[in-house]
Amino acid sequence: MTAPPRPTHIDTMRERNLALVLQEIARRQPVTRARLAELTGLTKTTVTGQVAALEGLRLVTSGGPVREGARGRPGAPVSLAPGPVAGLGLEVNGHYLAACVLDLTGGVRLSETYACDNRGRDARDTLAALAALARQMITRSTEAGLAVVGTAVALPGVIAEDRVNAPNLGWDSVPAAALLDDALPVQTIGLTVDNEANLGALGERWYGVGRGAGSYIYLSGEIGIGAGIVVDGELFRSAHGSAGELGHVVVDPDGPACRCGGAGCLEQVAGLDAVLRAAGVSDTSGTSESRLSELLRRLADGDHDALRAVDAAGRGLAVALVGAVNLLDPDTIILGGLLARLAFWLIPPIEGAVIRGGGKLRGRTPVLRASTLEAGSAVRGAAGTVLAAVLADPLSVA
Amino acid sequence: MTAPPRPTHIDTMRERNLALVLQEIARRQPVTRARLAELTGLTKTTVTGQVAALEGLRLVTSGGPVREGARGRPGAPVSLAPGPVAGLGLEVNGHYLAACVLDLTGGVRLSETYACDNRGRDARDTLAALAALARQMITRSTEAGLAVVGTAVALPGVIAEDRVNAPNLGWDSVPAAALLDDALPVQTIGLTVDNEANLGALGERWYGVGRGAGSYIYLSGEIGIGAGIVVDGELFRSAHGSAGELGHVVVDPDGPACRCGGAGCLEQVAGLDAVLRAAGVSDTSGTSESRLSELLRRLADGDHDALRAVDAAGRGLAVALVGAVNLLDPDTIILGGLLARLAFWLIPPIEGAVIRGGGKLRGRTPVLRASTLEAGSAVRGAAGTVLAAVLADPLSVA
DNA sequence: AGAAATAAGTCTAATGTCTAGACTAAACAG
DNA sequence: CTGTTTAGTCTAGACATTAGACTTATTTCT
Repeated sequence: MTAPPRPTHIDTMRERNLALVLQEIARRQPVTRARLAELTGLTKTTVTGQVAALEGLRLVTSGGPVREGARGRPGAPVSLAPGPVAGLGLEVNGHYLAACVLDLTGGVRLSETYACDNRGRDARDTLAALAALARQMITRSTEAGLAVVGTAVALPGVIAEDRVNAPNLGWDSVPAAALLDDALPVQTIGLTVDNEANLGALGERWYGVGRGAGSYIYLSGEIGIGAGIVVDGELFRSAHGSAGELGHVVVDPDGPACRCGGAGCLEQVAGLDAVLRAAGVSDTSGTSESRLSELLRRLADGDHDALRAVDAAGRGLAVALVGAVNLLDPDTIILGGLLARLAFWLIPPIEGAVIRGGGKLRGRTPVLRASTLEAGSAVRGAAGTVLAAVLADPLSVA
Repeated sequence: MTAPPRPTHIDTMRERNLALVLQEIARRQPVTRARLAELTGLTKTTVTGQVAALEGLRLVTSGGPVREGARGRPGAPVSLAPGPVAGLGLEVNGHYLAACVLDLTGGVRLSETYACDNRGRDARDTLAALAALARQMITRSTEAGLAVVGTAVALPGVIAEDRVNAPNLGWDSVPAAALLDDALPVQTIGLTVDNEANLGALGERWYGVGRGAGSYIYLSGEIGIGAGIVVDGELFRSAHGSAGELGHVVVDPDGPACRCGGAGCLEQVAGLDAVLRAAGVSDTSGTSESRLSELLRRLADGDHDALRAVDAAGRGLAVALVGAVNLLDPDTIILGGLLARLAFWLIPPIEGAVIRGGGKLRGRTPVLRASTLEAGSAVRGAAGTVLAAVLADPLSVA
C-alpha cells in the first residue's frame, strides 16, 4: 500500500552498512575505527573496510594517531572530509533570492543573498535569476576546489506532484523543479524542491537551535505563516505536501473571512501584513524589510499601537500553537523567519497560553525558542538535505 | 540521536526478507511463489525457501495447484494460515471491558464485551477483571486450537514511560502493562499498551473504513475526544505519547475554563457530557449508554434542543478539524466511537466547515466517513497490532 | 632499559544467504 | 504426441560479514 518492497540482497547489505558507518562518523566526528565498531555493532574488520571505501569516495579523512584512552595503542581518528563534496541550497522568497554552499562538515563555504522583489514578477524570470545565481555559486565552488553534488530549493508554497503553488509569489502550478533542472549543469544527486518551512525546520535541526530537540514545531513567519514539523528527528511530510499550513488554522471562529475560504485564520491576525496594519505602519512606505524595521523601532520605543498589534499576534499564535501542541506533542517550538525578530515581544504571551492550555494534562510544556539562523535557516536546510542524501547513500557520489 | 544503529549482517538480511515475503503474502492473499518473486524482487529460489520457512512456522499454508494465467503449469497459491497463531486485543473504557481474538487472516475468532462501570473503580480492580477476561479468552482459544502469541491493550488515556494517566477512569500514573503482564501467562510477544484512539485508528486501517486511505485522522469520541493520526499508512506517535489530544484544542478562545488548565477546549463543546447537558438529557438517569440512547431517540424525533446541541458539537469539531487538516493534510477523517453513532447529524456541519476552511488553498478536501466497526475498532486494532508484530518479525513466533 | 599489559587495527578462514541459470513438473494447443 | 508456456526446484558460485589469531603502537611496572 505504501512503498514498493525492496529486498535485501548482499550488496544492499553493504550499502546499508556503509551508510551506517558514515552516519556514525558524522554524529561522533573524530572517532576511531575501534569505537565505530562498538557503536555500530559491526566488527573491526568490517569497519576498516568500510572506512577505506569512504576514504576512496573522499567523504572521510583519517588523521594521525591520537591517544584517547589512558593506555594502549592510540587510534587513528576518522572525520568527515571538509571537501570536495558540497551541497548547494537555494531559496526564493518574497523579497530576496538566497544561495549557500555547505561542505559535509556543515561549514558554510559560500553564501549570497540578493534583495529583489519577487512578488509581482513572472515565475520564469524569478527562476532564471535563481538559476544564474546557482550557476555562479557552482563556478565559484569549483574554483575553491569543491564539487557541488546536488541542489535543493526552498520555496514559500505548496509542492505537489512537481508543481508549485505559491500564492505569496503569485505562482500557480509552476513546474519549478523541471525549469531549474534544465538551467543547471547535471549533478549526481537529483534536484529537489521543498517548502520553505520544512527546510527551515531541517536547517534548525542540523545547524540551529533544534539540534538537541527530538520533536519540535518550527514556525516560519514570512508573508504567510507555515510550520515545519519534526518528530523524533524526522521531518513530518504529508502525502500531498500541504501539511504545516498553520496560517490557516482557525483562531477566532467569528473572525474576518480569509482568502483560503475560511474565517478567522491565524494569518489574518499574525501575518506580517496584518501586524503592520494593526500597528499603523503605513503599507506604502517601501519594502517589507524597511517596514519591519520601522515596526521594530516603534516597539523599542514602546509605541502603544505597535505593542498591542504584536501582543494580538502573539495571542493568535498561542491559540494555534495550543492546538498544534495538543495534536503533535512536541518538546520545543522554534520561532523562525520574521517571527524570530519579534520573539522578544511574542514569547511572553505565547508561553503563558501554551503552559495553561493542556499543561495540566501533559505535565511537561514545550520550550519556546527563537531561531538564531534567522532568514538563513531555509537555505541552510536546503543545502543540508543534499548532504543528508549523501550520508544516507554514500555511493551516490561515486 | 534517535534509535541505536543496527547493522545489517547476514541473518538480519534473511529476517528482513522473510518479513518482506510474509507481508507480501498478507497483502495479496492467495498468491503463487512465482508472483511473489516478481513482487518482492527476490529470485524464485529464495522465495521457495522463505515460504517453506513460513510454512514451518505455521504462518502460511500452501494450497493445491490452481490455474491463474491462461496456460502453462498452474501455481500453488500461498495464503496466510487461519491458525494457530492468533492475537488478543483488550480494551478498558468508562462503561465496558472488551476482548477479541483475531487470527492472522484478520478473522474474529472470539469476541466478548462486559458492560461495567470503570469510572469510579480502583485501577487494580479493573485490571484484575480485565486479566480474568483475558485468561478466559486464552483458554477458549486454546480449546479452539489457537495459540495466542501476544496481547495488546487499549486504554482511554496517555501512556508515557509505562505509566498510564487516564483522567476519565480516575487513573493516575498506573503501571498497567506491568500489572497485567504479571496476571497473564507468558506469551511470545510482549504485552503492549496503547491509547484507545491510536489503536482505533489502526483498527480502521486494517479492518474498517480506513483500509483504502493513506493518511487520515480517526476521531475517537467516548467520554473525552482523542484522535489517532495515520500518515501514509503509519501511525503517528509522538515522543511522549500524548499526541492526538484533540479534545483540548481551543475552539473558542473566549469559552469556559477546562480541567486541562486552558479555556474553550473542544471537549467543553463536543464531549459526551457537554452534549448531553446541552441537549437537556438528565445526567442522573443511568449509564452513558442509556443516556446516549435517549439522545438518539430525541434526535430522531426532531427534538430542538437535541438537534441544536449536536449541531454545536459539530461546529466545534469542525473548528478543531480545520486546524488539524491544515496541519496534517489527511485524505480522510473517520468518526469513531460514540461520534460514529451521531454521524448522521454531525457530518453536515463538519463537512461544510472543512470544505470552506483551507479548501481554496488545497483544492482537495478530506472525505468524512463514519466508522462501521463502532465500539469495536480499538479492540480490533489492539489484536491487529499483535498480528502486525508477527508479520514484521515472523521469527518471533518460533 | 626491558618486560608486561593494553588497545588499535589487519589478516585469514569460515559462515550463510543470495543469485544465476540449468533442470524438472504440469498444464494446454495443435 | 510434440511443442510451448509457466511454476517450482536443484546446484554451483558470489560475496559481505564474522571470529579469532596476529601485528603494531603506546603506557606502566619492575
